[in-house]
Amino acid sequence: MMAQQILLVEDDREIARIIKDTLIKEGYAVIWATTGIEGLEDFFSGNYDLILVDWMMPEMDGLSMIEHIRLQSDVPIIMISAKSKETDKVTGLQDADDYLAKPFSLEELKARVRSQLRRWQRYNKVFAADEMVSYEHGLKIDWVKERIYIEEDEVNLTQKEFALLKVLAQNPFELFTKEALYTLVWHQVELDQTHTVTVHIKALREKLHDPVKSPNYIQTIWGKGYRFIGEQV
Amino acid sequence: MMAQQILLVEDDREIARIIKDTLIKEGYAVIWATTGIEGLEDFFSGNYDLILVDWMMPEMDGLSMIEHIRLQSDVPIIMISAKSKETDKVTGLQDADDYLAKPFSLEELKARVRSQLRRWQRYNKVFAADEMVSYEHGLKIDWVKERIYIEEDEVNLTQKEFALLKVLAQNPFELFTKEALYTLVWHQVELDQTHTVTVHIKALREKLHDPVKSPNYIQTIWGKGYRFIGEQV
DNA sequence: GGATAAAATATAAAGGATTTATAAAGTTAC
DNA sequence: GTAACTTTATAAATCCTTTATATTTTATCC
Repeated sequence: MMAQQILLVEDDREIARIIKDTLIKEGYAVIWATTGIEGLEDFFSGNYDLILVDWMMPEMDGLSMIEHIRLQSDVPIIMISAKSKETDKVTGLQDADDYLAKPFSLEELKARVRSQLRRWQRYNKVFAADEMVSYEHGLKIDWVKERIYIEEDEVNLTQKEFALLKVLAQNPFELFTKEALYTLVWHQVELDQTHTVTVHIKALREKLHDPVKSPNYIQTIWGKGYRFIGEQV
Repeated sequence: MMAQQILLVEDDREIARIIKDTLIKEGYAVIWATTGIEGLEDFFSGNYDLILVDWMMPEMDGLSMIEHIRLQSDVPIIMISAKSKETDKVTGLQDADDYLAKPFSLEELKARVRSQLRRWQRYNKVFAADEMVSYEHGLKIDWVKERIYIEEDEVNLTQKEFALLKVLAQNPFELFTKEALYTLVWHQVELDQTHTVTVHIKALREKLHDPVKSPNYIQTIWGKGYRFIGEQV
């Protein structure tokens, strides 16, 4: 397995050395830049899994650097700063994913790096492999194989039905208007295709044995849209 | 993976189509409103992660629309405008989170949308981490999922009921006249719609099992209005 | 302070408008 | 030709508003 690459942007030589040593011992590949400008150049010419950046630096501070990166990448960024006020934390977290106030322990550093890398991996994977999700009242969904079961019996969904269920079930409890569902499932700009959605919802409910009145899975929010309310087991 | 919903408020059909098309291809659900009024209605009856709004529009311009929204939500708002003067930008950024001067490239549009959505996710992670608010006497409100519980049992509120409760409960102990409630919930200025408010208050009280005489949640201030008096647990 | 009138709110019920569910007939694509 | 999808038409459900009436509170007068 390729070592994960970390870009460290820190002007203080001493601190940089400590961080670098720590992370290398953890098995990461660490590249060190001393200014924001240099960090940007390194970032765009390399392939990094995580960025550690100091807030206060000469030339270009960490915040501006992050803004630039964020226009083009969602790579995890951890901001390091001597500022520890709550308001600073909020500002820092605008574009960064995590915030580390100086002084910090090396254990905390390692933990946060690990956590962000894990999140990044999860984010990059479309679905977790062999992920079978079970819900109350007998529904099971295998997202990888795209198979649906009700009480152990497989139900065959059509393309649209599956796509609908996917949007809904992967965003549980989130309300979707019919228009939103249409653009998400059909990927088209059409007005007033809401009837199509309604009809597919009905078909889906039927196949899931989901009663309209007291639903286990797809709930109608009157005047607004639909949402998935299945609780995972 | 997370399906994100964007509300586009733009009166120009052509521009709207291009923007909508671009964002749908990026995988967002895009709902198009042609006026500020329509946009407001859509916003308050839907569940949006971002709003793109044109400054200049008939009926209600983008600025006024934003002001209304900001009374009740921190959703990211990007203002689109033909005005490119620095002072306009400052005005536009008063309540909006970002400003896009026409003409803009679609790449820039996508980048700014991405950036704002990321900020929003982060914000929600930090501030809305524990989303369930509990009050004395058994009321629990999940503002994110928009679910209400009384003693563990979910109660289904209608749109107006929920909107009313939201205004009241998110401003505890603040007195609202019926007229104020009407404009906040109905987004219209009508005279003498106070009866409508009264009736909805009654329905809400019933669903919350809140006695009129010795209320736990909604108190009548005779001759003045209503206020929410629930104490958080 | 108590009775009474006036004002405001609470309650109940009906009507209408809107939205969704359902059924069935077309249309498209393989 | 069949299955999936879309469109259309109709039925059913839900919510909002309005209206009417009852009740409660406040104000006023004696």
